[in-house]
Amino acid sequence: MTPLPRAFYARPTVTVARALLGCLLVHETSEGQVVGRLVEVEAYAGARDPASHAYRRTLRSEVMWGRPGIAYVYLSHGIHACMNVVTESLGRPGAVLLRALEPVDGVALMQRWRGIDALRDLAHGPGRLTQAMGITLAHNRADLVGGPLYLAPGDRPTGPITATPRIGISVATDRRWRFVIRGSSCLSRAVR
DNA sequence: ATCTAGATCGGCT
DNA sequence: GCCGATCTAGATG
Repeated sequence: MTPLPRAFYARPTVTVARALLGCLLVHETSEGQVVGRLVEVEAYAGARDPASHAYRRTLRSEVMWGRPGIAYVYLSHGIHACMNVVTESLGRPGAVLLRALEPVDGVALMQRWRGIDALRDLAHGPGRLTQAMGITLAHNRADLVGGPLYLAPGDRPTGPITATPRIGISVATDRRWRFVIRGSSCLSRAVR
């Protein structure tokens, strides 16, 4: 499979978020390959988006100013790793949070890593997604162009793309920057 | 030096 | 639906 080129990521964050739906997240590990199709993402911008970690430029959020096409992985609630892909041109902050995917390949591996069997429960949520895909904090700043962890073109959404407010935030809740493939059985939450 | 809220999850009611 | 787990970045004194 061919990784998405860096130019794919070097665009406005919301544009990248929508374009990521249906794409394949691939991780080639020593234990085998795992692949999932993205069905839910959220866009996080910079200085004008108070819900974004890049609302303040700090040690943790600095990566969001980095090269488009690298990973931003952070620890949520002391427990869960959450994965973003960095967007916009170098020096402009932005990232897309990967919230849910449909298992495509390496399902047995995902089931082992997650400790459960049900397909629709393997990666429906940002913390579950990283666990199912074998992604850890060690992948922070990993380059998604030319490494063992990458995104590749996938089947375009068969259903309509729906935009909703982002989940789990307390500010900027009026922005509809969560994008889902409506009708997927693997969403972290049903729509509307 | 200390405090607190957090882009969550799983179990229980 | 509610709650506890678990921990750290970032803010404040």
